[in-house]
Amino acid sequence: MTLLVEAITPIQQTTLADVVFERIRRAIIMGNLKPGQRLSEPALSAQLAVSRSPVREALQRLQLEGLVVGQTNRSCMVWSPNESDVKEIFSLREMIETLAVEWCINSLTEEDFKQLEQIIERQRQAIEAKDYVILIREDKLFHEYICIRANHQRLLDWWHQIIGQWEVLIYRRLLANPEEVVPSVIRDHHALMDALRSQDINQVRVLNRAINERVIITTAAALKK
Amino acid sequence: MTLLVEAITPIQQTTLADVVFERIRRAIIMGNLKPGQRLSEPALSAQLAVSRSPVREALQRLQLEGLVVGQTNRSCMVWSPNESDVKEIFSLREMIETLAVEWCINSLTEEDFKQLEQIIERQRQAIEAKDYVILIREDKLFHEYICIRANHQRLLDWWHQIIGQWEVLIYRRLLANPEEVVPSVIRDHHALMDALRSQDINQVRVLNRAINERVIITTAAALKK
DNA sequence: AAATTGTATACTGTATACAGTAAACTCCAT
DNA sequence: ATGGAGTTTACTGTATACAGTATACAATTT
Repeated sequence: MTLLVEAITPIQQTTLADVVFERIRRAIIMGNLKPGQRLSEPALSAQLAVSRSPVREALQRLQLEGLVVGQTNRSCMVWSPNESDVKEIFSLREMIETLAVEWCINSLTEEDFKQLEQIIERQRQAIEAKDYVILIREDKLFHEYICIRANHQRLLDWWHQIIGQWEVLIYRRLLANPEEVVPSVIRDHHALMDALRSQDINQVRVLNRAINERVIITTAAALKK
Repeated sequence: MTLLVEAITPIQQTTLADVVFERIRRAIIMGNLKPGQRLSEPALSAQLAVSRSPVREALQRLQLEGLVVGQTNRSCMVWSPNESDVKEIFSLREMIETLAVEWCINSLTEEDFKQLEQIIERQRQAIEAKDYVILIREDKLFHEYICIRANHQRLLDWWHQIIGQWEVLIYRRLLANPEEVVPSVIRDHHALMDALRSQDINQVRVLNRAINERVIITTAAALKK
């Protein structure tokens, strides 16, 4: 007999390496660890009160995600983004999310649209409250929702792989220039919703491209500050 | 005074972890390690005569590349591809390579075309000699060339990240059904060359899509054997 | 004073030890 | 035989030790 099958999912054990990874990751994204800052394994393990093994593993993963750069026999350092990083990251994001829409556009239900509308509503509230942390979290959730609905594991993995660097950039952009950046957020998401509702993949493509070009310019400007 | 500057390039240090990674990777791609096979760290380190540390690091990287799957507190195993893996992998490859063409199509020179033609010629020779290892190597080089010329570091990184799984699948497909698969190789690449020469990005898109759909079908069929 | 070498320090790459966990196996009861 | 509890084995996750390498700084030379 099967009991509670719907509700029960496998327990995912978290290792120390997972925890260390998350801690350092958040510190980088939120700017507590500055670009270019040295990250030595002994120092970090002392600070986090664990051994070097999980720290080392975490740093390796962070390198894969691009938030940390390192060379053989040299300390790692926190990623410092430049203009060409900006172009690369946003172009990949555009590519990924466009494919995600292709994969899910014919299977989105009214329930999905309701969920997405709710996210936009929470964004509106965050803007009113000037709570940019929540604003970015909800922005991320909006796009993640579509990538999840695409039902394409590797696409979602890649999305997650790039989103760390995306967050770093988007925070910088928002903090550098809030009054210029904020107004477009709701408008862009509504436009995207309309295109999704009418199942117009080409319209999605055009929108994503346009939004992307705009964001690249303002983000590159933010980096120069 | 600068001496021998042209000839001297930085020594690129390879760690044991790098070597172990490559060894296991090739073994999986060439089929020496079978899908589903257990990969325990102690066994591998004994076999390769190194400690568990570099083996562990290599396995972690292989997991990122998808050639190895693993769960917390359990041995890793060699990836066994299924039909939905095939769809995902080839769809991502199509996406990546289409973007690569977008990024380089306006900057390809006659020298580039010459290089690409030479690769196709070597493919032709490999087919004549029925040397499928070389055939696949050259196929890989053709597409890698375009991704390199795109001058987009992250795009190239992702291409490399997926190419291991691609190789596994493409080998299986070729070995399962050589006489059906081989003839299309040269034709497809020449068609792609023509589209590149005329800088027709839409034609590239259409071609990639068509090739991709065909390859997915034959690969999925090969897996069932 | 500037450049170069020698030395000390700190960090990484690798090996190994140990504890906790999951799988395999045995033995027993049914 | 067959299913289940207890035991054993093997493996992973983590800590730590050690050797080789890179960096920083002082000593030395020009």
